Amino acid sequence: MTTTPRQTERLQDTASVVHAIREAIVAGEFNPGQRLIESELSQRFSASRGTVRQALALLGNEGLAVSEANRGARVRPVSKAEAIEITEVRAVLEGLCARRAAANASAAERKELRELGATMQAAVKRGDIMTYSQVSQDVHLRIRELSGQHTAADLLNRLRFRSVRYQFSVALLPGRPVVGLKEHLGVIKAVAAGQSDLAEHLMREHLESVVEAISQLPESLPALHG
Amino acid sequence: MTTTPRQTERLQDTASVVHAIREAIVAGEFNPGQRLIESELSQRFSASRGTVRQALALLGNEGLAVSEANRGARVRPVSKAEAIEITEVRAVLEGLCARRAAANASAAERKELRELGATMQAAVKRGDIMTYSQVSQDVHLRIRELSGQHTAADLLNRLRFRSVRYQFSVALLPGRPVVGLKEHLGVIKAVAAGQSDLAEHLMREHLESVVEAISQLPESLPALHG
DNA sequence: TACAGCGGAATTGCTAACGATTCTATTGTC
DNA sequence: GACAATAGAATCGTTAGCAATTCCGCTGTA
Repeated sequence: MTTTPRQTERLQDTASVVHAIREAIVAGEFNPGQRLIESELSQRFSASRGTVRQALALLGNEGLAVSEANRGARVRPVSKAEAIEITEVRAVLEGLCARRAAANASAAERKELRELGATMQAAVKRGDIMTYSQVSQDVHLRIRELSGQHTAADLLNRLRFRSVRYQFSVALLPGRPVVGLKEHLGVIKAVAAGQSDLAEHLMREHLESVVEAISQLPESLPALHG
Repeated sequence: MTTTPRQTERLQDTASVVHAIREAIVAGEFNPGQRLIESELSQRFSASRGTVRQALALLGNEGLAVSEANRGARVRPVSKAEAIEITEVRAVLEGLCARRAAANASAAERKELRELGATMQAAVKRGDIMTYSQVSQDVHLRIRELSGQHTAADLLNRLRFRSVRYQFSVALLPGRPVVGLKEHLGVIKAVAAGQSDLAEHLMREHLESVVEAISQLPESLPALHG
């Protein structure tokens, strides 16, 4: 009711509809637990109900929506406990990626990582949390890419959407950027130095510290819209 | 052409069709790279093309099929390199599960695990590889369940289908059951003793030894059918 | 013989429509 | 006034059908 039902441009294929609905969920335009009615989405995205239906099934598979038989689909609410589980999984998977990245990265790529570190450090120094948050995401992404572990990278890309809201809240916690920055710089240093064991260890520790931060969050997050 | 196109009982809902196609792929009834033609599957499973279409999309999402635009779906071939990647991911995820299982399991559950270990041991002793293979799968599954880490357990359940063929080939390698048994017993002992760190470590080592075994397999596996 | 051009068959992507199920608000009964 | 029964609206699950794209074998030319 509070969301703006602006008419989006015509999206023909299923993939586009999946993308559009996912973006809307991640952006908080559809709140957790909110019903996703096929006919409404069909109108909003100017696609047929069949296409929307298929898109919802895919999003269900991805963990962003749930659907009960004959009762339609809803935005899947992610509890704090589940956000912690997701972050624990990220810890071991990103640990694996950090290990591989440390082993694989070229000289140019190591340099690039160090530069991302410097950018983050500068952002925190001047209190620019949004830039810090963005660049730290980039660091994680880049390490995944450098790992060459496509299977792990793919799983991580999917998990990301489920926990974005908690990620965001953590980044806003007072004092968190300073702690996070320190951890990130440690990871970068180890990866850039080719220290596989250390890189994995520090990446795991970093995400376990995020687990700690999440567990200090309130049980339910504030709605982004409405 | 060589596969038996027997008429299966009517499958109404999408989930059943997904299950049926998945089983057929895993059983090797559809070979890697083979085209999955919507109309054929529609006939075979007595479901509408729309339902089959949705099922194929879900299987694509799961990594068992690939589909190119306007060119339909095919059984996704899994290279040896990818099987290794999958097993590396399993190593860290199952390591996490073993850690949690060691921390969580009740007395009855610890006993149950030890009994599974004894069953495995007896099977290997009498050279019953099929039973050993089955029970060892059960051990992995049970540890996942005991972990309480639903997110990791879910990802592992999905990954399983992608690498079954390689898993199977590894189990048939000469001398492999003896090695695998030893590793499994070690994991069980650590989990049953509540030694989290050790349980995770041994589970990772176990699956890294599977990685080694896979890398000694020939590049392409023999077809199971036709 | 090798190969580009072409036309029909096969197959996919999408949409509209129908029947089945679930939800909701009203009515009737105790 | 509380609560079960019921009718109508809303929504879902499935199927059939049409347009667009790709595949495949044929023909003609160098």
